[in-house]
Amino acid sequence: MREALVAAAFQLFLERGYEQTTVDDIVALAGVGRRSFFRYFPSKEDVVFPDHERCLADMTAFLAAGGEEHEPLARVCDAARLVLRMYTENPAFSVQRYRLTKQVPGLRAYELSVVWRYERAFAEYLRGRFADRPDGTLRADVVAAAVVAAHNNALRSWLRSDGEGDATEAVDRALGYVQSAFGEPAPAPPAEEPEDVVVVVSRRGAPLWRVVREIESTLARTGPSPN
Amino acid sequence: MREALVAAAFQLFLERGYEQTTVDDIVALAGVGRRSFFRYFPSKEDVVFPDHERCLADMTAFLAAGGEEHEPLARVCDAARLVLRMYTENPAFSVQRYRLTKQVPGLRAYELSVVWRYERAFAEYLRGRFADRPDGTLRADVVAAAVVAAHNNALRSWLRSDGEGDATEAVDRALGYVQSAFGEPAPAPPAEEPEDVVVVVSRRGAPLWRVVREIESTLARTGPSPN
DNA sequence: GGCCGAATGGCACTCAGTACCCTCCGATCG
DNA sequence: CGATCGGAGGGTACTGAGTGCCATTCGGCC
Repeated sequence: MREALVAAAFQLFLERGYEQTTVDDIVALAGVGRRSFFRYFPSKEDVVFPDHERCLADMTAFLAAGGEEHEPLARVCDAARLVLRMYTENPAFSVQRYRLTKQVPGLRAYELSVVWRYERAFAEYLRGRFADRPDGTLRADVVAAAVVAAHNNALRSWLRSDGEGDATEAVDRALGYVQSAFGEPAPAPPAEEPEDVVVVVSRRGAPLWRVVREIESTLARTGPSPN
Repeated sequence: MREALVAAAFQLFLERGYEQTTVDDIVALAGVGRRSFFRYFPSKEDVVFPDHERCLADMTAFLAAGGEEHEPLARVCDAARLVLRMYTENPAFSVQRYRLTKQVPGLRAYELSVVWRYERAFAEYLRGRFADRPDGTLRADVVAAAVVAAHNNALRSWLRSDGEGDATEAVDRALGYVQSAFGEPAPAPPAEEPEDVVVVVSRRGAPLWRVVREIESTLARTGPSPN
């Protein structure tokens, strides 16, 4: 029944457009009563995102299940990959929906509220894990936003290409950037054999970013970057 | 007229709640025709955010006006401070609105779409400035999201405290965190007199974050952190 | 005084969403 | 075997947001 309604809705949305399709049109095509539509979908927008509620529940469960042994940032990145999988499981549907939401302002607004709930789930989890750090809630909010932005950047680029190419790889790249910007990279690098020693000299009082840049260029001169 | 409508709307929203107030109630109290309401505000939600349209225009103008001489990240942070000023110019109004949006889901969704437009403006600007960097659009999107998240974190904490305390200082702290995470800090630190030299030794091949942590602890031992 | 254009008010309409009640159907129990 | 009960679906009427259209009014202008 849910699926019948979703199928009817998308058929009409694609041939007439979202706003030109009324709920009455959908239920007429699906051959069910108008009241039933609102039993399955609280609003007309919901029929466009039929799987996000379940995905959000899965994601919060995933985060709640993870113990202290996981790096917080890596755990959140894995949770984001869960969302990506929902999209890649059904590329054709995802691409259609993307085209729809891109051009209907009302759907874009609705999608924002969905994405916001994912971001809040990330932030809540990170707030818990960062409770002992200074500015824990700030870090949590910023990191959550960065992860969501990176994920969406890669996802949207994949959707724009009609589902061609490797979405997973693109998202990994994007999340890798976030991990390189914030703290420790995900799979705690298995302490490789130290091969060499590099000495970095910096003036005390210089800003940290300059020190880091110096290190990076020194490493680049003397050997492959460990990053 | 706009102000009369806003005043009437907020009076009713505060005494009955947002959803219990109809547009007819508002126009009756303001003594104007129902049709006029929708001439000034495209939707009922818009009356809650009467100044964002102007602020958004100011902000895009501010970003468009900035030349190459500004650090991109610092410029975006300054743009965010522009938004903050809109809130702090009218603390009582901002706090009332915050309480309203916090408990009305429809208003929260609308606020998200407003915030999203700010974030898009940031991202578009940064995409232009990062056009030559590798992964420029990714960096732009992630940095824009981080700036917005940091700004909102500080702003919301100020709003929760009923407008007590220094919002500017809190936002500066939050934006400072973002600037420390991404590239060069804003006001290029005026090359202070080097007083001392510190030598850091690290094994080559160790992950960069470990090197940085080593530097931080070394600096903490030998003198005040430059960060 | 007549004229014009912009701002406003009024009316009627569409459509999303809700409250309430009805029917149908299968299962369970006396 | 028949009565009952509960849940899924259907129907009707209502509220309220948002829109299109037209009448009115008011200010300046010729």
